[in-house]
Amino acid sequence: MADEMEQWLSSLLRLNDEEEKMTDKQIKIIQAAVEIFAEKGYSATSTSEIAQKAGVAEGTIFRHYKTKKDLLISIVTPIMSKLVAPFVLRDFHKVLESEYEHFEDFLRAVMRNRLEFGMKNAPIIKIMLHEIPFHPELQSQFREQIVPKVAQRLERIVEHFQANGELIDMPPMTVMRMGASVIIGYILTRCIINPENSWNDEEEIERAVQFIMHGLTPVRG
Amino acid sequence: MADEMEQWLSSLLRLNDEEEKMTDKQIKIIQAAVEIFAEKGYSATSTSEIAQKAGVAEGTIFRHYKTKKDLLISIVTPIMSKLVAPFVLRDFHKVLESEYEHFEDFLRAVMRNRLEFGMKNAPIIKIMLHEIPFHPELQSQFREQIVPKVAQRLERIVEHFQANGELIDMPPMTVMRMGASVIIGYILTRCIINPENSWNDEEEIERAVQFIMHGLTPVRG
Amino acid sequence: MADEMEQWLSSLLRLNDEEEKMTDKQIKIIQAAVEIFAEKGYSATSTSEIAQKAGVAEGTIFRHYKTKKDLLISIVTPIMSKLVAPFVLRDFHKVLESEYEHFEDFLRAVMRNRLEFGMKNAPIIKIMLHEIPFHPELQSQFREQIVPKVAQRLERIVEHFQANGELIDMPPMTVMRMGASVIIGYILTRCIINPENSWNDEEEIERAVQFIMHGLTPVRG
Amino acid sequence: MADEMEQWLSSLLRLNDEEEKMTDKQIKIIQAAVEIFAEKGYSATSTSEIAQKAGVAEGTIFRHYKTKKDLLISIVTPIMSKLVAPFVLRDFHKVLESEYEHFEDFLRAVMRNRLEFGMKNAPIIKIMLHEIPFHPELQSQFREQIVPKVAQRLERIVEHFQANGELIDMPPMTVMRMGASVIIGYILTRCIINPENSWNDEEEIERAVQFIMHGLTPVRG
DNA sequence: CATGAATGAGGTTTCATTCAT
DNA sequence: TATGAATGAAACCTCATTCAT
Repeated sequence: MADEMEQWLSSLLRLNDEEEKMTDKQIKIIQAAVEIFAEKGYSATSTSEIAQKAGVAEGTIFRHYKTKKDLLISIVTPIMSKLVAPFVLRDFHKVLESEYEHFEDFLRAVMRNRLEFGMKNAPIIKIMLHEIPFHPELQSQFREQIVPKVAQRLERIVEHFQANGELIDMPPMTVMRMGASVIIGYILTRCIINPENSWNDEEEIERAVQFIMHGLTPVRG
Repeated sequence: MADEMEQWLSSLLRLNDEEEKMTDKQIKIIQAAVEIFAEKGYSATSTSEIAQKAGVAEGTIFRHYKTKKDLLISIVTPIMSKLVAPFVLRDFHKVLESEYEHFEDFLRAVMRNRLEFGMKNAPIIKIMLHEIPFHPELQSQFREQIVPKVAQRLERIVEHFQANGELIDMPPMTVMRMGASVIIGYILTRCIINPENSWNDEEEIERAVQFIMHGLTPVRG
Repeated sequence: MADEMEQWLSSLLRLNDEEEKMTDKQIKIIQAAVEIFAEKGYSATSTSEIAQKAGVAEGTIFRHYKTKKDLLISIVTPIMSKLVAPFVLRDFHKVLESEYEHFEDFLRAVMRNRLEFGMKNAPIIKIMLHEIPFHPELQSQFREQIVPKVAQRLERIVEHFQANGELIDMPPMTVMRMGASVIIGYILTRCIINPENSWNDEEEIERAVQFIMHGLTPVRG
Repeated sequence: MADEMEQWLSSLLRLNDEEEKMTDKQIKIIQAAVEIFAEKGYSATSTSEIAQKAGVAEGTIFRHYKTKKDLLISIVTPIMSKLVAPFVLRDFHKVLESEYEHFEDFLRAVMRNRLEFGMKNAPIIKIMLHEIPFHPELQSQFREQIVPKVAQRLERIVEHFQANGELIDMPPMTVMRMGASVIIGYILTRCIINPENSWNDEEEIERAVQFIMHGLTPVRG
């Protein structure tokens, strides 16, 4: 179990598997940092605390990460990529056309997939959400590398289904924002704000999809 | 302008106007703290920085607020109350029945009102969102004082309009969550995430209301 | 009771009654200071604490005593005088000759008298003992004003009773030190170190006197 | 000389010699702290002053002692043990019976031994005397760990020599208190109150012993 | 590569003292 | 005279970072 976790973490933190392996201590450092950053916030976490929880000497942290902020960036940067990975596939366009006949199907697929991702990565996502606004490096990375790519892809999808007649005729940005609000609203509530609730995910996903499609007004015969 | 700001801030920070006035220096301290907390986060802000920006001696801060955390709480607590004030009016039920014939009207009113509130209080709301997860005092206040009151009120409204036949038959909690996602999603994007955009608020509100009512599917004749 | 205390305190703190009266607030300040200095030590006591306990504003303390150390000196100086007052009476010599036929009588009188004094002034004496070593002003006052006067008087008494044949032939300084050790040892134990014990003072005084006279060896027929 | 001092200090501060060595800096910190605490009192001493005199960074103090009070306790605790060590030997009873035929011999041995100890440790003893009353941790340690052990031992000795007929029949506690007053009175005067005097220790010890045995009354043929 | 003692800048907080009211 | 808000120096302590081992 712990092994699996380590493998997964280490895979998460490298963008492609060609890159150099993390040492055992590095993994422990990252695990400890993620846990404490998520609990207390980056600024309120001391490197000595991380070292202690990781079971390494304080100096060891700085052998692997030049500064404390470096450590943060090493944690947040990969999650940003993974967060939007499904929308950045090179052959995304084809996938879409072949795989999702209806917008509903696409919505369902996205919600399921990103919910699973959210549940696996809740602490790191929490860190990301809290720290992006306070660190220009992260902000610019987010605004310049992540947002445009995703926006572009989603815009095409929306336009595709608008041309289709399946989606309402409205600025794609607005359509995206409203759809995203519902999806993100659920995932954050589910994974970060209220994870201790007992959730029936399939049901909630279905309702969200129906809501996005038809709103809150009862469907008339 | 500055005067107006001071008046408004001082009114915001007292729950009822009978309470004693804040001194001039106190207001400056709060203003400075709000600004820097919003910019860098509570933990990354030093009291000396606040003192400098407020134009007071560092000791003066601690004459008015026993600790730095006290200062944070003095800022965040009142905003939580004001944030949900419209839902906690004693005669809310009547207001609802008499004022909003349709759910749409209610949505529009809420969005306009809370958007205005968000634009006035963006920095404090940003602070609140960032710090609630890290401060048990704030968390418990939020979960115990704020959430239940609002949830109760909204639940009644939803049930009212469900009985009415205007709203879909679905667990009120879920209905609320989805509606709230759209509204909050817009307000946060508008006021905090992307305030520098040029927004056509009336148009966006109208679209959001329509989305909440009918979803993204084109309305059929 | 409180009134009596005030009167007594105010009388203690003036060397002669011709001097100006203390105001009501001054008395409260001194009372509070004595209490807290005795409990926590001079350095560890803050003027704000004193002000609070005295029920006056912080500024008021500094209206009456230029500095915190001034306040300490105003408390300790008079007690030093009073502590040795019995040995500094102008007509002490006569008193001695007429009043105490035997050294024993003198010992008993001194012990009773200074014990009573110690019980009345325990907190101030404690302050004096703790602070004299750390404040040159107090030290010099003690070494120059107090010690020589008392030493001189006691020396004469010892010499008087040595001439008498009642006291052993030994350097008067040494005789004094040993006698004083026993008396002071009892009074400090009784009043400051272990006041909560139940003590039978008359008995202990008698034993101490007998010890000073005859030591610990059983008296032989 | 300095080396010897260091060795001795480091031996004093460990209760048993198996425990880990103090670092060079730690010793310097303790030495500096002892010196300044003795001169100005604990509360009036700043950690920066200690650091400066010790020739280390202020932070270094806090790497070795979590708080300033920790540093005090690390200084005072061992001296309390050493102070009473001679009375807490496991085979003390035998030692007594075999070594000291008469009470006088015991007195002389104790006075010599503890005087030597007092001269070596004057500053630390001064600190101990001043700080015990103000620090509950020290107080309880003293009252619970130190006092009872010594009292018990001394009581037995007194009873032993009372049974012997060498000592007067009086409550052992009182006998002890009076004897101790004389011994402690001398040692404190000699080592702390008036060390700059030129003292003839052997003579004074002899006189004190004679005083304790026979009091101040001339011995009659 | 790993360690952890050492650093010194900077953090929050306290405090004696001043001064306008 | 009495007040208490304001001060700023200095208190204790933490921290990210370095470097000799």
